Amino acid sequence: MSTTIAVLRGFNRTYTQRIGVLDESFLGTGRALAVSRLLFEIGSRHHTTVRDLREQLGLDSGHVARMLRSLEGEGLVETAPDPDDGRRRLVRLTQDGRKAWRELDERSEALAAQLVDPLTTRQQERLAEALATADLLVRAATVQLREVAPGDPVAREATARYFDELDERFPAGFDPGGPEEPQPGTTSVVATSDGRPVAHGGLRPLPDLDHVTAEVKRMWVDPGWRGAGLGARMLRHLEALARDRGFTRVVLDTNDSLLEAIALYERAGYRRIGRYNDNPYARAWFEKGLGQIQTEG
Amino acid sequence: MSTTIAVLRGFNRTYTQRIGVLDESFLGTGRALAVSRLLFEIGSRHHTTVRDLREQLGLDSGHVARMLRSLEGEGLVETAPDPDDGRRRLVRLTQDGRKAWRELDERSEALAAQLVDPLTTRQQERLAEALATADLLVRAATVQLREVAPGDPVAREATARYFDELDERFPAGFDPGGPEEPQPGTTSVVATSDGRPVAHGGLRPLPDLDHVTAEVKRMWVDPGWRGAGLGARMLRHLEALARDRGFTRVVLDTNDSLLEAIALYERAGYRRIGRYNDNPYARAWFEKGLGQIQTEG
DNA sequence: GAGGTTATCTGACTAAAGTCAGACGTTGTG
DNA sequence: CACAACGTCTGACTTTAGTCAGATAACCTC
Repeated sequence: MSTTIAVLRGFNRTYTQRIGVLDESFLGTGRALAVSRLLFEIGSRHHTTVRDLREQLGLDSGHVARMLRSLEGEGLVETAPDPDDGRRRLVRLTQDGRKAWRELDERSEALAAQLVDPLTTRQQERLAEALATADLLVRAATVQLREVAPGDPVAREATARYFDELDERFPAGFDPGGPEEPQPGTTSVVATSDGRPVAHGGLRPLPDLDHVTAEVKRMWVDPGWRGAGLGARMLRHLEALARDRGFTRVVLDTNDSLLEAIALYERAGYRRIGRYNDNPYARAWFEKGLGQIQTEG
Repeated sequence: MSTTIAVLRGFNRTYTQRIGVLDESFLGTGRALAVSRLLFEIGSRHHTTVRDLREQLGLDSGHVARMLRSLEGEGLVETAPDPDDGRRRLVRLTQDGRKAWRELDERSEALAAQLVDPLTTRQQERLAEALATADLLVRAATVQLREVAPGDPVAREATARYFDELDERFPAGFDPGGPEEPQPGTTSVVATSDGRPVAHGGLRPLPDLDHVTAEVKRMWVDPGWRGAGLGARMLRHLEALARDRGFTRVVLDTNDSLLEAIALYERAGYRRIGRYNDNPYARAWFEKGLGQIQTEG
């Protein structure tokens, strides 16, 4: 849709002219803009390292170090070596820093309030709805899918959240059965945003079988990120991966209480088949041939 | 709605991290970011003056002058005195400048395309719709209403567009009857965006009457700006103005083919009354008492 | 046509942002 | 335990951005 691009660019213009000034809440505090931004970022996280900040804000390491010295000089932040890794330094706000952060937060809040003030309640609701939709879609569009080692901490976090959700949703609960033991040949694909997993999918050769069938495991999308096609994207990604590895067929199992998942599989061209494993939690089984070529960026 | 503010601020965060990079299309051209922005702005307008650019981009006059010298040095822009006012200088792109502008435009387009690429067509449509809504509401929220002298060029442009629209919409056309002659006591309120009128409303004492009734005239909202409450805002503004001047009642006339206008007046608390003037184009007459206090920012 | 205003420009700055090389200690690997 | 890789820091820059005080010419008003 080329019109989407035009609308996006048009909005970009409106945004920089009218909402971009929200950043001005960081001005006039006697600190440089970049320093204020850094302060705000530190306060917006529980605890963070210099590296995280550098990455998040896309700044040079020397630049960040200098700004941190400046904030330390003001008595707003303090740093300490990370006990887990002595190379890293943890950064956090002091009491005064928290106060300065709150001031920034309030300024920003006030500016935002002023911006929407001329609108009626009804219009504000429409605006909030539109922005929430745009927010979700833009975040989903810019998320990167990447393969990680089976024992990767991000993958662990994702599967832990997946199991928690199953436990909540299954009428009789869910027990993964013993601690995680990465199975050989398994691949984990995660989508991360700001370092935290927002979607996960696993792929492994279906054991004791024909070498042409792969199984999709542990498909999960963070509840806050649903409705933006992340599940479908993950599925396409896994299928492409399976195809690259010479598989010609994908199967998966699921539970009938996971309605969205079933709808997703059906939309993606999966067909119901009979039970192919002895997974006690499975109630539905699907397959899809990997004949035709599909694309996934 | 405090949630609107939260959503707006959340979106702001997503935006600066993910869409803000659209500006990076201005980087890596061997020119400073601000210079590229200026070049892009010049090329986005038909012809423009130094003053317009300064105002649009919110820059210091010395800064702009220097950047223009730099662009002239590259052979990308040329300036000439404005024949209408020798103090001003017109700025426009040269052949080479147009080429450089096109390059920037293409980079920006490509970045935007890349951003939305992971989304399905359906999701892109949802995104475009959400952004278009947000765009309209944000623009409407940040537009300023201001009183102008009756002969002001902006007011003239607005009424000219209003008359054109009436001429188009009335089955038998519309003839304003002779050239504009500003009537004594008339006030014009305009909403402008980037210097062009997007809404207009007039107010005058109702002639030969009681000195307590004001008449709203020439209510008009640019078609591209409808649906964001600008009409209602204008009406509230005019009512506040009338109240300030001691009027206790407002009347207005309209034509029954202007359905949105009639709906607007009814929503705003206007009641139909009998004909109070001999306007040949009027088919409906309304009044509203200015008893209770309402607010308009 | 005198006097104030407006638009643009130059010179002379300061502050902020960003870059790069290298030092130093910590950690993971073979 | 040697060695490469990593995370952070300092020093020594360069580039950009932005500011302010005039100078100059054109315009507007009375």
